[in-house]
Amino acid sequence: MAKRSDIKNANIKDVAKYAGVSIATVSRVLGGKPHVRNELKDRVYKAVQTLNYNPNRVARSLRSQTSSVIGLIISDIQNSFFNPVVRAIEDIALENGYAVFLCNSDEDTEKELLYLNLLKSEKVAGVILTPARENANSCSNLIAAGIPVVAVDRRVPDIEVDTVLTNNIPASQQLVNELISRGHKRISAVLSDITITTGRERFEGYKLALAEAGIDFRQDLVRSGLPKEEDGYLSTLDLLEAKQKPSAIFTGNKLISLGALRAIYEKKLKIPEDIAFASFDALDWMPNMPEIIFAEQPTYALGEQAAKLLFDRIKDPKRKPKVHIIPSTIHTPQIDKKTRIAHKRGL
Amino acid sequence: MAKRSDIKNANIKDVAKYAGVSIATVSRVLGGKPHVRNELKDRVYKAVQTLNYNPNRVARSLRSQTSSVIGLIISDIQNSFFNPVVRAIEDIALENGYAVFLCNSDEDTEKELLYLNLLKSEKVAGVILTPARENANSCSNLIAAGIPVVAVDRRVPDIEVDTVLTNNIPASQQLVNELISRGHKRISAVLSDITITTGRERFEGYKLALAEAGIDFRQDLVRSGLPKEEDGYLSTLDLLEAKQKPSAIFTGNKLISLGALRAIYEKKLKIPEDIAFASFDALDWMPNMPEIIFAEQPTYALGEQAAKLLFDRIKDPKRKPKVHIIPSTIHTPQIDKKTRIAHKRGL
DNA sequence: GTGAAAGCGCTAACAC
DNA sequence: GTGTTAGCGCTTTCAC
Repeated sequence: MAKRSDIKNANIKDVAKYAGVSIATVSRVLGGKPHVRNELKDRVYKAVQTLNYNPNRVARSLRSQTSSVIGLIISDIQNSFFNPVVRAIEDIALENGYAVFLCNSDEDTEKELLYLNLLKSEKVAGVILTPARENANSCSNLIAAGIPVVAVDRRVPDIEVDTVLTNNIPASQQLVNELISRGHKRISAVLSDITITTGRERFEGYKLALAEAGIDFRQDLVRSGLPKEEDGYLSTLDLLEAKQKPSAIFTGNKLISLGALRAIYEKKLKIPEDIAFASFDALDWMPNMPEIIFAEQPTYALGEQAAKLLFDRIKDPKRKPKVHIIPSTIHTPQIDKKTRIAHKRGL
Repeated sequence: MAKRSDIKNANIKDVAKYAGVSIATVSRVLGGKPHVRNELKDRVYKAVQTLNYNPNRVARSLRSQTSSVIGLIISDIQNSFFNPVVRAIEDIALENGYAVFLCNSDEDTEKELLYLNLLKSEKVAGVILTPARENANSCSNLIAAGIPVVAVDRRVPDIEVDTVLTNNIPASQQLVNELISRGHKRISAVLSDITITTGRERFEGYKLALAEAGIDFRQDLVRSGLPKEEDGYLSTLDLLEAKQKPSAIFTGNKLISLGALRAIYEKKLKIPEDIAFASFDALDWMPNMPEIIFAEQPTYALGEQAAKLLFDRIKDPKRKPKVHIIPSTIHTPQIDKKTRIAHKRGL
């Protein structure tokens, strides 16, 4: 009797037959619905066990029109900054019995759109994403279809959606202030494109800090590109080869920071003696690491909060969207006095 | 007419009605099946477009009993070593029109089993995983159910499955040989537990190198634990605080290497002057990085090959399982002669 | 408290 | 070539 079930997976019908009940009862028991006699419950559980029954979540989704899957679109899955974000979302999803579709938009709005449509086709219960570009509101389609969306790390333009961010503007401002307080005036910024919301906001923080310190903003000290290692490298190289080199560099993203460091190192410049360095995002620890100023984002908390907002919204779709800001921590290594004075004199 | 469809998503029935054909025709057109008049095709495409139709992949899966989703179980999603692996799998999956469930087993066999059952419930077309432990063959259940499985980075015990690995034993051997050729004899190994196949194989490579060089193997020079930063740190600290310190350390995994470096640094030891260091896995570049010997794994290729094997098997389930070995590259920085001679004398 | 039966949206076998 | 229809495995009325 159980032979066939051992090979081809048992379905609810097999379980019902084995337990001597109707499929409705099996469904009720497994769905945790009340009003089932304990005796029948036991028989169902036993049947489930002996037949090694695995409910078909696809069928359940189709019938109940509510899947237990969420989509996650990350703008660059190779950027380890996102690892704890993904991890957190995974954790919360599992707690709630949800599986996660992982999608990598690769900072490409077209790929983002492709994935959004795929997720819609898969009838996911919700989507968390780090929007690739601010000028492309690709998720309004989902929202119109009633699929909850949460933005994390970056904002979605025009429409109100649940959003989890760090305090990009103040944290950037504080980073640049740290450079200014060390006597720097020629401070470069290497950022991601301002069509990416983190790029735009961190640029704003940079400009605010300069303005408050009475330092003129100079466009020729600024470079922007994609938040990738190569772009950070090339931009920084370009800055360091200019006639008037900056005395300090502010970088707006983990990968950009890595690229910038590579350029600085190639030019045989020492941090902080030859050039000061402030990075938005912490870098993975390494021995002999130059002492750089950096903003450490609450990466796990960002993902955790995003997932919580999503599940809140799945439970209550009418809730008004919230924007959560979780502040970053600024780390400022000590700089010995000589270096600081030398800089003040030199500039 | 299209009003309702704009709000509640259009389904195949709506499209058929709008195009004035039967749902079978719509299905045929969208499924790329032959034998449909061009005129009807055009009408269907037009209806799809105006109704903003998104085929329901859940329904398709249920009906056709073949989903376009694969599962990916990673043993530690926070370990950036896996980032290119995941990226590659994502890329190949997308090329094939598949979505990817991302699961994080967290080196925990129970969580791995939970996810395997979840993936089975989701009726995925196949699973790629980095098995948590060699002593727990948790995926035989899936294979028995006819779901193709591919192992990547680590082996699955007992059963034959498609597997993609790097050349763990020879590469480890070569790393340790490099240490030996620099005059080291007291070489420690900090590895992941031997119940993890990479830990076991890299341990074997270590022992082979010692044996060939006629150096006695000593258990007290070996530490093992989970492939996590903290375990690498504690194990190394323990080694460095022993009465007889090692003159060189061989580490068996990216996170372990990071932890080991932290311990070495805390003890104010310099690489390679005070202690030599050979790491299985490359570390992310950083300025002033100590010059360490390391094996760089072909991470993207590992994922790519795993995905290709999986899709091959989905197409041809009868194919005999293959084991692909993709070799790692050994990087050996130059060591200046003085240091080398000093070591030879000192030991 | 339990069972019978409808139907989620789609594919595919079968008629014509 | 095209339409009609059964049914994938489940949840959920609706009877009893």
